[in-house]
Amino acid sequence: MIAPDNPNLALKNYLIAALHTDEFARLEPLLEPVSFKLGQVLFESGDKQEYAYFPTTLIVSLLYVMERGATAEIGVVGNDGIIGVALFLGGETTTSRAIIQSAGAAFRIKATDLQAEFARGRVFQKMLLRYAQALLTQISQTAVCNRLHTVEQQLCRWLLLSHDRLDSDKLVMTHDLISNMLGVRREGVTLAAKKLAEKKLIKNVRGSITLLDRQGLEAAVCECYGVVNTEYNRLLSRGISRTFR
Amino acid sequence: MIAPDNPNLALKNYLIAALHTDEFARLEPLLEPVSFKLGQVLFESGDKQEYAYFPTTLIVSLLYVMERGATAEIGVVGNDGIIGVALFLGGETTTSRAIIQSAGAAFRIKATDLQAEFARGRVFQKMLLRYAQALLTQISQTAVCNRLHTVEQQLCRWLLLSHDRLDSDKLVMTHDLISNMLGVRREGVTLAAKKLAEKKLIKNVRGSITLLDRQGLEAAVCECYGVVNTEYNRLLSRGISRTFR
DNA sequence: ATTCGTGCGTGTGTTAGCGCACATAAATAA
DNA sequence: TTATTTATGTGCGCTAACACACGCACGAAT
Repeated sequence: MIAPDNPNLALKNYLIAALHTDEFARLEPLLEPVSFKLGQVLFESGDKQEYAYFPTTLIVSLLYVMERGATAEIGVVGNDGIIGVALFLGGETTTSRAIIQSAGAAFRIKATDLQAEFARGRVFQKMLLRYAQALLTQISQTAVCNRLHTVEQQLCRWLLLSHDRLDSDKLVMTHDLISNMLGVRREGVTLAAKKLAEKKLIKNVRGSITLLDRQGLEAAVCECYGVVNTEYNRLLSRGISRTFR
Repeated sequence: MIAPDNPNLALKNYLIAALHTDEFARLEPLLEPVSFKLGQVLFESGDKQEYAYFPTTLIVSLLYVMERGATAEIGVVGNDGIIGVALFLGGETTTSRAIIQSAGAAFRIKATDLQAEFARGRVFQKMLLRYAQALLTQISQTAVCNRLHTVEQQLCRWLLLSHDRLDSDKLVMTHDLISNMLGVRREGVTLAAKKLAEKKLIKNVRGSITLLDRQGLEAAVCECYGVVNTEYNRLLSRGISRTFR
């Protein structure tokens, strides 16, 4: 059994795992294990980001919060990526909130340490930049999906994106929380979830959704999911989907 | 009068203008003046991008095209930016089409030349990375706006974003083309444009829309426009809006 | 065992935007 | 001038999603 603070756990994060040996050796002592609960906020819109996070088991939602309080998710990050692209893109802050969508663990690194290693170039820089493009693609597709697809399709997409970043088939998540992510009404999520449950694709129980038929979901989802998935695989040269890899 | 192929015209592009003297001296001979008409395609989704483009007077729309042919704009680029972020982010291609939204001129640079100068670091790299974040913010806000706002609000946003990148108050653009950008019906644009015209904010004539009251439009637009604008100013340290700078 | 908070199901009425179908009008070509 | 294309205005029925309002059920706490 690996100790819970063993830095080799960091290899569960694909960006870390892709590093060259010398890069990993240099970064390893700078990585600090952290864990978060559902709903915790890593940083708010406009916050100076002191740390970047490499998720291993947790999932983070990048959420935009309107002046009136309405919210909409613009992207989701798990062990496929990093929270804090603004740190190496140069902006230091973003207009979105980073909030824990699924409890779990990550490794954090000081902003200055991240920037120093990024400046060395090499694989680390390359992977971070490619990840930035992957995220850009995901956000673009979110924009398109918001415009053109139904709540049911978007729920499928959201469930699959989350599932890809989890070890479990059970997503601990209320309809209300999902509605905040999708930027729709809670009733809309309930209705869409009910339809998916009737098709035996998921099981709805109080406080969680369990995926029963991944293939069925992939058949029901809009093309947006596949486009993002394919692009992640292309850009990051590995699979995040159990079926697409 | 500056000759039309005078590379100093390139300084009309804010990214070029921000370079240090030695960087500009190195880039200048690599920049080639080009001009495009409305509707021309710089590259399709998935195309290997041979050139990056620094617009001076033209505007480019980044458009996603669905399998069924429906389209939605994910972002707009003018003399504030560069077409081809995938070249320095490392992906080489993107999932969107780059199409001329307003005819005009630009300077292009070979992909390999761009990458070589990017690799040198310094101001060029810094500006490109910051621009990537600005674009990311714009796309994020497009996603949010698509989810939460009305066609009329989005049309305001779109008109202002276009106007910011033009010298003229007249946008040569049919309702049909705008509808492709916004991902809505042509009739929806006609209706929204009519409402704005009734409020004396714009003038609708066949084939073009003229902005009559910019302040009025800024009062009518959703917060999305201001958020993007403020972030562009912050990240790129200069104004693109006539009112916000 | 009862109470209470939270999560979910459901109904009613409203509205924004869609698809379709034309009518009109302005530009362009013949 | 006349004909033809292209852009815009408008009407009608339809649907997805909205806002609001409950009722119910599960589960934890007393």
